[in-house]
Amino acid sequence: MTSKKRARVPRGQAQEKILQAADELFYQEGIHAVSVDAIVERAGINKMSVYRQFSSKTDLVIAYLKKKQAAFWQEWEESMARHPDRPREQLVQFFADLADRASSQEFRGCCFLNVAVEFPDPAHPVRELVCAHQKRIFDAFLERTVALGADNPRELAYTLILLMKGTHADSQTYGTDNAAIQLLPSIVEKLLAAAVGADAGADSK
Amino acid sequence: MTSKKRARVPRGQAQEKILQAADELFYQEGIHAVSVDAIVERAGINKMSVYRQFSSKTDLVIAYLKKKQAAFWQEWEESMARHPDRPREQLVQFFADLADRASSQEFRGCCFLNVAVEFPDPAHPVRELVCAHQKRIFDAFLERTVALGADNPRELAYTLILLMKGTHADSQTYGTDNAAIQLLPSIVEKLLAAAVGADAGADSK
DNA sequence: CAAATTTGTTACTGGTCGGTAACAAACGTA
DNA sequence: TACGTTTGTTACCGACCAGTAACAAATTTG
Repeated sequence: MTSKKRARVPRGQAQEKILQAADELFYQEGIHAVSVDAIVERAGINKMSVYRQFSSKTDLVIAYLKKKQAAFWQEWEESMARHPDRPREQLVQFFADLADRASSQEFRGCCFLNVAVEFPDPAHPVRELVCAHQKRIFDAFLERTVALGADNPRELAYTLILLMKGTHADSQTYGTDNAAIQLLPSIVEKLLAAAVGADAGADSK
Repeated sequence: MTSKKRARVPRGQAQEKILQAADELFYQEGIHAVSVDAIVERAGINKMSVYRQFSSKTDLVIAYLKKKQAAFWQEWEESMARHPDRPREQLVQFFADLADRASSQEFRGCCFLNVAVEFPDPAHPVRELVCAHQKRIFDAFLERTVALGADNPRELAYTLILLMKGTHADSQTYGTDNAAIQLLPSIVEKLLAAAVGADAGADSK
């Protein structure tokens, strides 16, 4: 029935379609579990078109991660933009948005962590990209906790990152029972409130 | 040199050796990345001995997870046993021990989360085992936060779980730079201090 | 020692995967 | 129209993988 002969994808649209298919499949199924052929089928293009644009599957994975990286920073900026120059509201907003996303049925956690799990070799290029991304995230959090005026901005930033990653992980290991995730904004709110202007000399034993 | 002919493993020791090799390889490299042949080689036994004791690779994965499950509860009990009937010290101790383990070079995060990442199908038996385990962990935390007398034991238990999972995840996405992990006990200490006897009516807006 | 059980060895199957070669068809450009 | 470029098609390669069959050797049990 499906006469899929010679229905050619014009110009440079192949790359876009490949990346879209790779995004969906890699994120939902994992890297090792998704073959290049599966991506080819989903993208509705040809296998050779993949290897004409990407030198290898690893290359495609890296392109996928870069796309996800851009998506993350867009989400970050959107959360920030809703409360300009209000670090506290910005951070709470980010976690509220995260809780919403994590409640979705398609949510499969943090794609960077997932990739790191599948590529244990620290020297692997994919792994290096993930590490660099994590460092940038820490810096972004730190910049906000400094702006917030936290007593210990580094510790607070690290705590927030743990909560974020914990949420990513939790959404995968639990099934449909994700009711607890909605506690997240409240948790962050209390944490931020306690982190500024409180016991400033708690560091010294 | 290695004349490895006819060096037979006696009695029921095969199972033990297989599980030991599977533990090391599955945890370090991941499930999909480790072939049955690799386990066979590492265990120094024969491939047929694997399939005589485990009906399939999935069966072996489940046995691996059950072993890890037992190991987790042993670590949990050990942390608890150091401060009997002192929930606060017990929880801090657990996170201090976690921080130590997570600082190790061989640490590769939470094996349950790692497996969940590699098996996205929620109906997969491996996945169900992971979910059941997570629920039991939550109950264990909850029991301790109740004993602690926390104002909101469920929220506190959930926060602690996020911190634990976040630590698991963080240790994988960062490289050797895991200095921040040592902040964990201090973070938990402050969290516990703030969670008991504080603003009890904070829930109502 | 003899029989039964357990393990090791070798060889194999059917399948999947990443990647490539060669050629045909469609498109853009002139 | 004619040419170069890009895509699709088919077929294939070598490697790897999960799992099995048949037989030989070692160990236990009697």
